[in-house]
Amino acid sequence: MNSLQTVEPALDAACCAPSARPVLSAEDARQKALVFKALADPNRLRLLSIVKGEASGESCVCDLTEPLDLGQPTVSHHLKILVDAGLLHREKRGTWAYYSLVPGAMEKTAGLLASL
Amino acid sequence: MNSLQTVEPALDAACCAPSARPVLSAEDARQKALVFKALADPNRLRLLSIVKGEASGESCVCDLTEPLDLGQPTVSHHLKILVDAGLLHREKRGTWAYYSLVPGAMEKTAGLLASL
DNA sequence: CAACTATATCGATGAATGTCAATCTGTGTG
DNA sequence: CACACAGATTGACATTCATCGATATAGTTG
Repeated sequence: MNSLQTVEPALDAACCAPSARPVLSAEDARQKALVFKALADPNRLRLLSIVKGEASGESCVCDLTEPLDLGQPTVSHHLKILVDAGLLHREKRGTWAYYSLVPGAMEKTAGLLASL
Repeated sequence: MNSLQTVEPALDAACCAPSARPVLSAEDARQKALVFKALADPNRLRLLSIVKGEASGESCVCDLTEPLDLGQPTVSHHLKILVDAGLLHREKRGTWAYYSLVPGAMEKTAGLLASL
């Protein structure tokens, strides 16, 4: 990080104006990136798609494992990531675990893009 | 493959209905995940934020390296990923390279979430 | 209580990724 | 032409991540 030259450009014009503007803070960026990280996997997108497409609004793991052609532990792992990201809600009823979209989560995520 | 069991549990129904629904295809998912992958890094979010906040609508690399406290090759690498994802536009003028938001790219990305 | 089933967790492994130092490629300037 | 500078590319390295097999946990059935 100390590889900056001490000599000034000495050119007639700087390449552009200084950015003395409120930029996304490192912490904000880290937080927002977590949500996009959760979306940055094809299988997780498909999981969301299946849950969203379910008429009842929820799906159990047994319904999510087959169409993705993934092992059950892997699907469980992806679901945990989506829950941690605040995109999915998990409710256990009896032996089964039901996953549903968190209301407004998608819209909120879309809003993150607009508020960068 | 074992969609139905020979023994019906005492519960009201099987864990859930079969998902005979048009689910996001593997290829579609892979494609959409690429954009979110580009957004899944805090420093890339900050780069977008800086470019977006620039009054002129564009920033050069020299303006992007310092606020992120990253080396120049690293910033260049991140910018390439954002360009490849269709989020940023690159234009070289003289010695400098100027990056600007691709018009409508953010809105289009937000739309991806709604159309899962 | 014992067997079974659905789901979660753990440990390992190979692949992808972020970062940097060094180098290469243009482009402007003496 | 020779040099300096902006930016891209390359290679290496450490970290993260997706996946799987094995196992643990919890609820259900007999």
